[in-house]
Amino acid sequence: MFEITKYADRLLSDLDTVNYLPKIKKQQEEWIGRSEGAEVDFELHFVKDPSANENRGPNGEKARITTFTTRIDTLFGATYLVLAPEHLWVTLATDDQHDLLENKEEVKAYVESVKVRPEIERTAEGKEKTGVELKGVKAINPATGEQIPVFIADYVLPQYGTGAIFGDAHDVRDVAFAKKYNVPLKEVLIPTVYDHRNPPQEGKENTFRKTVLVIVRDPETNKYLCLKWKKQPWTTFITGGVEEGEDAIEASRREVEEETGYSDLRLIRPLGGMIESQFFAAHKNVNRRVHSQTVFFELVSRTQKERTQEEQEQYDLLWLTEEEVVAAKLQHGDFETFWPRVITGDDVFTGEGVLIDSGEYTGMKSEDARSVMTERYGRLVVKYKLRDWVFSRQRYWGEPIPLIHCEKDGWVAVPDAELPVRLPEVEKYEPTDNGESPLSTIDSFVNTKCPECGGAAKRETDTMPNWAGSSWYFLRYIDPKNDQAFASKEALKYWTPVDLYNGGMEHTVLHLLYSRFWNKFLFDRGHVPTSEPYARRHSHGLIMSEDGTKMSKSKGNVVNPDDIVNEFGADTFRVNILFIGPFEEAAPWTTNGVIGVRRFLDKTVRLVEKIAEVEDPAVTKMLHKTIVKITEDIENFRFNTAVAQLMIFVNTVQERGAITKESLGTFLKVLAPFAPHVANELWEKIGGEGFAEIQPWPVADTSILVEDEMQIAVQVNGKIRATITMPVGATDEEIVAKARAEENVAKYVTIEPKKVIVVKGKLVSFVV
RNA sequence: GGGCGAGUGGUGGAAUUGGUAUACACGCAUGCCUUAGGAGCAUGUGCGAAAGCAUGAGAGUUCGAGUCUCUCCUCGCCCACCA
Repeated sequence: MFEITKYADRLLSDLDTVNYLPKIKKQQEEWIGRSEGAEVDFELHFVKDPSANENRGPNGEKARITTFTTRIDTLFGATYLVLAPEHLWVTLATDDQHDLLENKEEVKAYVESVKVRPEIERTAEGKEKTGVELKGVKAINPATGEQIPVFIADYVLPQYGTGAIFGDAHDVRDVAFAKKYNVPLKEVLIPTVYDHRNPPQEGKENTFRKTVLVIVRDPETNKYLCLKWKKQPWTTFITGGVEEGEDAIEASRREVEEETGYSDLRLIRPLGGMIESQFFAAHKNVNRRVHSQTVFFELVSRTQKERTQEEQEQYDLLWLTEEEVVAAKLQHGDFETFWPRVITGDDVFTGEGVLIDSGEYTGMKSEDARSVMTERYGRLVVKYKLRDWVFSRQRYWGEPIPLIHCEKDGWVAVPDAELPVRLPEVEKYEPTDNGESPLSTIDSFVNTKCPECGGAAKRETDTMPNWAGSSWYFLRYIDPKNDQAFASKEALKYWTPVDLYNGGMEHTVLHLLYSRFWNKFLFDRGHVPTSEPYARRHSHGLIMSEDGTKMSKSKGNVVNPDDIVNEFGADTFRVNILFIGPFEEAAPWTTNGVIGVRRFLDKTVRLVEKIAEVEDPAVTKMLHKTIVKITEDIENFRFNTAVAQLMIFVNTVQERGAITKESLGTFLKVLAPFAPHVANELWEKIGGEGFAEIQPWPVADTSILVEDEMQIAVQVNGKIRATITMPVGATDEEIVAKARAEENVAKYVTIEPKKVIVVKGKLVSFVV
């Protein structure tokens, strides 16, 4: 096991010092998965065996379970505790020494059932949550002092946090579990809405009301009951205050009957918890803070009592469809919060809001509550998703781990002089049936002498994973023949860090992380000069199969490059891959373009027939333009447009009919990285020395590229009406005058324009 | 469920900071040269008769939007009961 978690902080913070693609950085960050949270202790209370309550720790503390949470602000709503089935406390409580549980056998059976299930199944999404209550023991909520039940459930993972959580009403998983096992839930957090259209005003009285907001749906028409106000320009749902001694459901029924006359309603359910809104109530001239409960009903019968005169004067009833409700922009500041609950039925609130029912913290914002409650009830801790690295493998294929086990001296490292430990020659290297390494059956390998005492000892037979070599092979490549060290200090200093590491996205998480860790370890021990192994990390897209799916041998939809190489040549294949699309994006393989690339290379080969003493200045100019473009494109991984530019150059030469030998040579140097065979073939033909690709990279003469004319687009009210050509030195006035003189422009600009915009060298825009 | 990315001609795709959308290539059409053509060369090719209209849909900002903002749709990749 490698303690990579000890490097978690550095692996995260050092990302600031390297140039990785943002998405690669993000993946590293997420894999390391730092989260700040709190550990909270829950004391246990033993019901079955009260004597256990007297067992105190060395400092007089009671038995307790430590939970991890990032939302300590919901602590007052912790109505149960859940431990991972593998939690140490559970293991102890179910062993033969203890008799604390009323349902020990049931618990043991559940723990067993979880063990035999593969992890893939356990973590599958949408899986029904399972668990068992630990009967005979209660936990004490440190905030409320209440006794709460304790469960074990497989949705709590043993390796994350402390392997124990408290369950509350503000986590979808907890709510799903609590509903299934009939654990009561308690809302302690509500969303808060600040009405920006009618914000609370300075100096007005602040008032508080509990209200209901009632949504009534007619199941036959799927329409919702709304009120269209007569004296105000708005439409609302039915709302009203909750009176003394009334609950939200009763208040809702009363309001609906009063305001609309409907009374035959079927309750669907209250939608989520309350919502706090703050606004200025103009009609009462007070600031309002409202806790509103949304309640959802279905209309059973359309029988309607007559509404009072007063009600009829205030508003008309209106039935609106879902689309119409959204379009009507109802006069509710919290519409965005409660309406999704109607539509999706998803009403567990997990966001940031205001605490309710939380003792002295009631009314506090959740963010603020977290820091003060952590101080009072818990300890601030940082957790990582990153786990330690299980490094040993039970197979033949891998570097042997150079350790020897001696009965007397324990684990002893193989002395440096005997390194490396080599794999023995074997006929069979398949895994054994008993799960042990295949090496364990080879006595000549296993049996050895203890380097300490010289007595009989056994070698470690596990081997290293493939990641071992891939984490640092590039360091050896620097100085492969060195027999004193894996590479000399000088060579390391010269070559590292690696300037650019390009690879597929499949290696951006594990391999990148492992090799960074490995390098940091070597750095700490003084073996490499830099803490980070790679200065820059880029990635390429995948070439997909023609049907757009990933190529795989098992699917048989692979394209064999050899076929293309045989038919069209290696250069064609190479250039085509670059030309197919942006380097970073996945693209389906297609042979459609191959012929085009082949034609381009054929034309390129024929360029030698066009060698002449003089060439058209257009060719010279295009050559230098090409050098600039290719140089930039390579720098930015835009190989597809680089290839396009190569084609443009060849087309230009063909069009103009002649090229000097010197220009062709220059072109071959920029062609060489893309089509090395063709480039070198021609390079030799024109008498070039050595290889084209090792010549100094050409430098463009930018003075040739300066234009003496400019093309200027002329817009009138944003529409292109003409293009004019002007000498580069032309003033704005000259350009505008020429533009206005254009027939097609004059047609639209008949009066003096309101505004004229001139963009240097690009366009003129008239606004009329 | 979360994260990231992408939607532009018949097709793959260009368009550096908001400034002439469709570069380059495939395909297609017509012609030339050919005994022949999966060769070569030339010309044309977003839609529309035209005014005009077009970058997944809809809104917004702007003199001007493929590019910026918001809402939504579709597809791809990665991660996923991480408290």
